[in-house]
Amino acid sequence: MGRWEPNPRGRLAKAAVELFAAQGFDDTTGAQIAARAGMHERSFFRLFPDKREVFFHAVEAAQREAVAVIADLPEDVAPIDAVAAAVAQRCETIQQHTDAALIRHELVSANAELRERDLSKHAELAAAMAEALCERGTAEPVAQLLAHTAVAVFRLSFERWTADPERQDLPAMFRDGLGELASALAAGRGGPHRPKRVGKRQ
Amino acid sequence: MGRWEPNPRGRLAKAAVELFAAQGFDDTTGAQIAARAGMHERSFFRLFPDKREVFFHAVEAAQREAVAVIADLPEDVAPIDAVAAAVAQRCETIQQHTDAALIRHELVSANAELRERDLSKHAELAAAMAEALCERGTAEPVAQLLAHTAVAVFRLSFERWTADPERQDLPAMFRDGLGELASALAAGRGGPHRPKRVGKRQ
DNA sequence: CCTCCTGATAGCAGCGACTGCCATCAGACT
DNA sequence: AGTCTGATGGCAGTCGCTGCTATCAGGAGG
Repeated sequence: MGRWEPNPRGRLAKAAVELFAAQGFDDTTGAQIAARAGMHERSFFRLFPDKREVFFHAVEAAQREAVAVIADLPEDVAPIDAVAAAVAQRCETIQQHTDAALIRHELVSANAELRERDLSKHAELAAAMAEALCERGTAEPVAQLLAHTAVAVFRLSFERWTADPERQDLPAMFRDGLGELASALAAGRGGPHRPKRVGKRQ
Repeated sequence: MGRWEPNPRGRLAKAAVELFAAQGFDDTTGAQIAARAGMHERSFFRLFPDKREVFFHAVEAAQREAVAVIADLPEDVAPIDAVAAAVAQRCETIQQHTDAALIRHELVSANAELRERDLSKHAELAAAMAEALCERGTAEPVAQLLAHTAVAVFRLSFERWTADPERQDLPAMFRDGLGELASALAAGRGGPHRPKRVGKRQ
């Protein structure tokens, strides 16, 4: 029984998150996850490259969504507005599943391995969005810059949002963060409208 | 012999990087590193929490340096200029040791575990710089925003610099990146000088 | 209905990362 | 010399993860 049942990866991911939430990441073994999903440990490591990865199973779809948002936007939308739209939509999705987001956040911040993988996943998301920007005609350096910056702003907004998710609006916090960042950047040496090259030393 | 010799962490770090460069990260065992530094595997894992960490032994000092740069700057320097100065100095240091930087870069980009730890270390650097900014009176959200953004710009600049380190100037690339980013951010909805709150949805 | 073929799974064996435990040892201190 | 303390060697064991092989479910063909 249990063998050949559909969606093995999904079952494993569900079992894993449940176990992680119940007894922590470290105290959950690969064999336990597999057993709860009705399969052998060996199959678990065939379906997922490592124990951390199963925790982030859902982000694959989220990343595809973000890329799709950028790709579907009209060509005349500025690159910064395109990434902002993609990330803002992710913000809304997260806010619609506040409970799940909080559980995941608690697990991630409690475990160094998950925190590292979380960083890595966000870097991957940024790279994917940058590529999507490039296909809309944005120059590669600017695309990377904007994508990674947007993700950084998102992470900080998310972190602060989790402190009080009920009374704060995540998409708004993200957009405000982008605005604040733009202001703070423009406040550099000589204020806004300075020439592109700012180098002084050397 | 070998026991009680000075600077055991430094010796381990040196031995580790040499072995990693010679035979790769995965094919180097903890026992080999320890043996080359003249000690037991058990001592290696007592001095470093894991095999990845020994590779980043040098960044501790680099991080302290960056924090010191920010702390030592006059109070009237804008926050963005303070982080920029810290990161720019790190750029110069790296450029003065181009060969070592390239070896390290090759190892990091060849191995997923090192890549993850590298991301993690840069996040730590950003957090440390943000804290240094806060102690200079910068508001925490802005400090975090600027620090993480600066680090992101640095990483992208570094990545592109490694493609041709001889004919490019890393500090200049970083500063240009910051400038490009500021322009691209300001190019959003309605151009520069737009009100701080940009929220639309909801 | 039986057979073959293919891809997924079970199950075992084994390596390496990492940890807890305890005996041991160098050097400082008295 | 005696003691005390912190660092080290060394053993045993768990767990993440992998290669290999036998086995199994289901589809294609007879």
